[in-house]
Amino acid sequence: MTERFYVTTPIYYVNGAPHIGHAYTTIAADVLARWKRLQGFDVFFLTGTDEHGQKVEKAAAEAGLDPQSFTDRIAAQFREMTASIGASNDDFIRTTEPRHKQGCSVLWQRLVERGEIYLGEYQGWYSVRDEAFYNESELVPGPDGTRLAPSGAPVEWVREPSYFFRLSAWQDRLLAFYEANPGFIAPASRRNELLSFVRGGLTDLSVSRASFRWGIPVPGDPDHVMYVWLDALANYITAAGFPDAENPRWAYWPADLHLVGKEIARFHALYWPAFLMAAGLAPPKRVFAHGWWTVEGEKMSKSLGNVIDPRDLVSRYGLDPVRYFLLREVPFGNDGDFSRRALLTRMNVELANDLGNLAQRSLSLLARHCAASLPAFPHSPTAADETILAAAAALPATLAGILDRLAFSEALEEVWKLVRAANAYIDHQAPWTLRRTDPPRMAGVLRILADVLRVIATVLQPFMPESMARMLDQLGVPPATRDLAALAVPLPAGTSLPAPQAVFPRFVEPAA
RNA sequence: GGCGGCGUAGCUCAGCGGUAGAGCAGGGGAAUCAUAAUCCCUUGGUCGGGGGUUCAAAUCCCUCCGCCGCUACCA
Repeated sequence: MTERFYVTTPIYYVNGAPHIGHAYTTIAADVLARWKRLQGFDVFFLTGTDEHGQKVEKAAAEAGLDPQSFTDRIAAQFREMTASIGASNDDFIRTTEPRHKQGCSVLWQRLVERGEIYLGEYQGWYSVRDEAFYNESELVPGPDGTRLAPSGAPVEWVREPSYFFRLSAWQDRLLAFYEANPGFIAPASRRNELLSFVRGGLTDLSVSRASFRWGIPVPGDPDHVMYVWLDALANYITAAGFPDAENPRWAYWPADLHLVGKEIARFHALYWPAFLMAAGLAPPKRVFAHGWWTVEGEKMSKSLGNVIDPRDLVSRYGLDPVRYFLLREVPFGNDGDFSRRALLTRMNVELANDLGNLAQRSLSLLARHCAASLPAFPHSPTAADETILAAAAALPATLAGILDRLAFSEALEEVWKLVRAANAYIDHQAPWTLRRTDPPRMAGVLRILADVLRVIATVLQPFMPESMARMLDQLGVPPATRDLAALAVPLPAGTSLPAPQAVFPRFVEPAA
C-alpha cells in the first residue's frame, strides 16, 4: 500500500486580498506536496478560506454586502491566487460550506459530551480586529486616554455568557505530548516559545461569542456562534470527511504537516491538539511555522502601500522564477526580505546563467553534433564521468532528507552544487574540442550531461513545474517517466530530442 | 521583569571544541560549445567587547553592549 501524506496551508482569512505571505505558504506546501508525489506518496494537499467572525461581518457591512456575498467575492480571489501560483491542491475548503459547518458542529457536540466545554460568563476587553479578549493588564494606553490592545487595535468592554473549553485541564497532557513528539513544532525557536507559554499555565478558553451572528451556531444554543479559531482549525478534519469515518479521505488523518505563518503557531500547536485530543481524535504529526517577508527592507503594510500581490509578481517575472526565489532566498522558518535586486540576481545568475545556460549549451551540442538524438552511454567511463554520475545519483536521497526538514533553500543549494559541477564537467571535458579529436568520446560526454540534467530537472519539478516540464521535454524524457523511481531506468540510446529552446532567458528590463 | 535567540568576509548566511567557510559582490587568468553565459585562481574576517575553563574556543561558562522573538507585571 502506498504511504499517504496530508499537508495543509492555513485557511486564509477573507478580510483582505491575498498577498505575498499567503502565496509563500501555499507555494511551500505545494512544493512539498509535489515532492511527495514524486516520491510515490498518495498525497492530499488542502488549502482554503476562513470566512466567519466579527471582522468579516463588519467588513461586509462596510462594503454594503451581506456576509455571504462578501466572502464569496474574496474567497474567489483566493481561489484565483491559488491557481495563479500553480498550486496543485487537491481540495479548497471554505468554512461557509455545509460540509464544514456540519463537521464542525459534530466536533463541538463531541467536546460537550466529553465534558470539555461548559457554559460560563466572560467579561473583558475585546478587540474586534484581533478577535481576542485581553486582560486589563495587557492593554496599552492609546491617544486621548483610550485603551488599545497590545496589537494597537481598539478594544471595547464586553460582558456576555460564553462557552469555555477546559484548556487548563490539558496542560500536563500537552506537555507530555510535546515531550513525546519533539519534532511536533518547528523550528526549535517556536518550540521553546510554546513550551514556555504552556509551562506558564493555561486558562480555560472562551470558545463562543454571543455579540455577533456571522459564524457557525453553537449546537443547542443558537444565541452563540463558535469562536472563529475552533471553527477555522476544524477545517483540517472536515475537509478529510469528519465525522464520516467511512469517507476515503479520512484515511489521511492525522495530517502529516500543517504549514503556518509564525503568527498563528500557537493556535496550531497548542489549541488544536488540545481540541483534538479532548474530542478523542489524533493530533496532527507536525506544525511548521515559517517567517515573514519584508519588502525592500520594510515591513509590508497597507499604509506604506508596498503590499505585494502575488499575481502581479507572477505576471512580471514569471511563475517559476518567483516560486524559486521565495524558497531559495531564505532558510525556511526565518524572516526574509523580498527585494527586486535579489530576485533579479537569483533569476539571472542561478536560473539563466547556471542552469538555463547549462541545458542550452548541452542540448545544442546534442542537436548539432549528435543528430538530435541521445547517444549511447560511454563504454569505459572516466573518473570524471563516474564522479559526476555518482553525485547525480545521490541527489534524490540527499534531497529527501533535507526536504523532510522543510529546508527548501538548503535543498536548492544542494541541487546547485550539481549544476555547478556539471558546468565544470562540460568545461573540463570540452566536447566542442572532442568533436574534432575524438567524436565518440564527445558523444559519451554529452550523454552523461543529458543524464545529469535529467536528474536535475526531475528533482526540480516540485519547485518549478512548468519550466522543468519543458526541460524534460527537451531531454526526451516521456511524461510518464518523470518521478524519482523512473530515474533508475536510463533512456534508450537513439531517443530523439526536440530542438532546444531557452528555458530561463535572462531577465532584461522591459522598455519603459 | 522572566524565558529564548541572534551579533562570523562589502552583502546574505553556514560552521557550534581541534590549523576561519559558501554564495553573491571585487581582482587576475583560461576557454569560446552556450542565454557575453562558463571554468580556474584570487583579494578580503583580531568570528560584537571583556574575562574565564581547556593542551586547544567562533564553538563551553560568566559578564557587558546592540538587535529580535515569546511572555508577564508593576505602578
